[in-house]
Amino acid sequence: MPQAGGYHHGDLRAACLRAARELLEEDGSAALSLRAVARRAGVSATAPYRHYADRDALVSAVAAEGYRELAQHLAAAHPAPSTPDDLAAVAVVYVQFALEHPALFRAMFAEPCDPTSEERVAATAVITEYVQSIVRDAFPGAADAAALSTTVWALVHGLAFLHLDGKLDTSTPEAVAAQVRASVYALFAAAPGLSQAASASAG
Amino acid sequence: MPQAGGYHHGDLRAACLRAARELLEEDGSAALSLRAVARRAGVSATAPYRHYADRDALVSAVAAEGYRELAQHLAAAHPAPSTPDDLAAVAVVYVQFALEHPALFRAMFAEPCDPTSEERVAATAVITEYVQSIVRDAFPGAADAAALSTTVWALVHGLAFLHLDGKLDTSTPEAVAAQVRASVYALFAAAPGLSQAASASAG
DNA sequence: TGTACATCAGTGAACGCGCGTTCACTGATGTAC
DNA sequence: TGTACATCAGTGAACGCGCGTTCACTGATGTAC
Repeated sequence: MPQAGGYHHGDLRAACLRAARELLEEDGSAALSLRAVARRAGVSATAPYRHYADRDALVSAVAAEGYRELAQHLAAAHPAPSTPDDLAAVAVVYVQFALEHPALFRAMFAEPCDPTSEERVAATAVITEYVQSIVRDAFPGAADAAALSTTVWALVHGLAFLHLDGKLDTSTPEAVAAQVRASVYALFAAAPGLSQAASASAG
Repeated sequence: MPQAGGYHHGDLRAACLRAARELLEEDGSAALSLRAVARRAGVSATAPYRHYADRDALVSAVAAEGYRELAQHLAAAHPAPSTPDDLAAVAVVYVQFALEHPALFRAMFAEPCDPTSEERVAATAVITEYVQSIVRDAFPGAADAAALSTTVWALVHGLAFLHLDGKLDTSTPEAVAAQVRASVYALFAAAPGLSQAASASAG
């Protein structure tokens, strides 16, 4: 039984993940390569194959970690948002996460990747459910909560990607946050039973 | 002076663009390579360098063509949308375009690419202005038309990418269209002066 | 009209690169007696 | 406790690949006289 720290290297599996994250953080437009990860982890090019079946498996693991981290950030912003301000704050965190970890965010979403990876699917489900729970709490009168959840997610996700891809003003974090808040309020004002709250809060 | 048809090959510049488009259409997850484009165009690996400075220049040209095509599709759906139904129809076309040309759409947006390419910038501006003109016509009472334009674009763009990346139900075109319409109506209902129209049209 | 010349689109060999993946191996760790 | 053995994480050489890009070239096209 390996003690904490593992056999030779000391948990190379985790070290690969860490190395991959470092590479993604350092070069926002990097395509993750197994060899680069091994190099960064200080290990031979083939060592990672002891822990990941192939390149895709590594990328999926990194993406799954990204989903978990994003979920933590969102939950930290507000565990159970129920007002326009709460929701806007969570949305701002979502977009900020994308801008602070562009390569990771792309790996999570844009990477054309094996969609059958259980780890990926499970991690995505966490995000989906979190968004749905927000919408259920914040829009209790919504006719179709599922469709509205998707609307909220798409709006915030679209803002994230348009900022990420340089189509919108990202000169200052404040400018980004202001646009995100304005967008969320525009949507929120339409929700049955909450338009008054939205108006009062936004005005 | 070259007559129409060019010198040897017959407008290799255009042939490269066509070849690139074909490759993108055939393999939705393809990374465009100069050599593959040359191969497809039936020409030596280095011939494209007579017409494109480097790989980035080709990709930018393809992306720009994609923007122009997208703009045409949107305009064809409705030259001057002014009702919720009009706007929803345009949004559906946007998302459909992404799903029908996934690799092209990624090249247009997700590709980490030289943002100083004049052709790209100009082509993006066309989209931006089209969206803004829609919003000005459809939300005449909006306090901040620019921010609202961004909201609309982000919502539709987010729907496109979430569908593209397999996070939403894309089993049938109807399912996709229904979600897009529902999202647009949710946003539209909040617009000053148009909520009645939206309710009447959606109900 | 015919010939000599200039242009320049496309060729093909070659470069060096990093990649994913295989394979037989080695050597440290853990285990059975 | 000590020794023989099994396990298996990590090694290093090697494979074949496609890539972007360079370079000197060739040969078809267009032009000047």
